[in-house]
Amino acid sequence: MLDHTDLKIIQELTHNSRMTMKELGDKVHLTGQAAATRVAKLEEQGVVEGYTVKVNKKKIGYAVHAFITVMTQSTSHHPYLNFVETQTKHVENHYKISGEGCYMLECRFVSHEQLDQFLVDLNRHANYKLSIVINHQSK
Amino acid sequence: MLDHTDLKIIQELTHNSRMTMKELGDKVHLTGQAAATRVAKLEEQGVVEGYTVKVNKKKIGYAVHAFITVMTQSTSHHPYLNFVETQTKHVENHYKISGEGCYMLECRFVSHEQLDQFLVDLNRHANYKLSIVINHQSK
DNA sequence: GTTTTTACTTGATTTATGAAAGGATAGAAT
DNA sequence: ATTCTATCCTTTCATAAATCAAGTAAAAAC
Repeated sequence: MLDHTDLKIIQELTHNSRMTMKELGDKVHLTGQAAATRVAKLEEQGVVEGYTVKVNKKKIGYAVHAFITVMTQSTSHHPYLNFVETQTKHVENHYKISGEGCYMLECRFVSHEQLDQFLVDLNRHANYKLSIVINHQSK
Repeated sequence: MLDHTDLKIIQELTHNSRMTMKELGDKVHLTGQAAATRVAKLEEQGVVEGYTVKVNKKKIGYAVHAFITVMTQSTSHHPYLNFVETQTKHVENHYKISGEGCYMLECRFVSHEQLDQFLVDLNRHANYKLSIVINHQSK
């Protein structure tokens, strides 16, 4: 289904999704047209879900990066889930997890004050453990 | 420094970083050239750090997604940090955190067996708590 | 062994990009 | 008020890339 060339294409686009199909073709030893056809196929298959940009969040004012492990005490998760729905401004990722806690939130905030307010609001629906990111490296 | 148009540009590129500068210009009411100039400036400023692709990891064989909170018992973190360096294949993100634990790893594995082996290796340097992702939604 | 499918290339046309030049606007100095 | 300057934008045009339509070749199906 996916051959070596497809994986190479994914790898190249991961490093720079704005490269031209001609450039991509050169990297994987295909013409630009052939590369474009492969990419279109990867999109159809749902392997490639979209293209995005890596933004330096600090530089756009979001200095605080936090992971919040959520322990819902009530039998129904709905109040909590509804709350999360209202917080799209801060919630970057929402994971349902096994292990300690039921959910984990990856969030961004302008300030600790904003984080504090979020935690106050969150605590009306669930208990939590907070981990603030001091430093980060991605591969 | 960053005006409303810049933020709109970042938003648009976040949703689709492969759109042409002409399209982007249309979205933010500029010519393609003006949009391209702004994007170039955002790159120079380090606000835009790069362009990447959203890949469905399951479809390329990485079925297991886990967060691992790491508690290093030894006074020196170096053995652990050196270990992490060797695991770039699995470690997608490495966070230094405050809160419970010293570090948090976001990892991908083909199988639970592979995860198990990773944990065995990790445990030679540090203790950990495991959270496996059951479901995920990003904004 | 022929047909069909798949993956690629080539060539022509449309479209986007990048560079250079010019125009509008706002703020500061005179 | 006027001029200077800087910034940001648009327009124009040459170049490069993307797209579309055939056409080819090799592998797979029958």
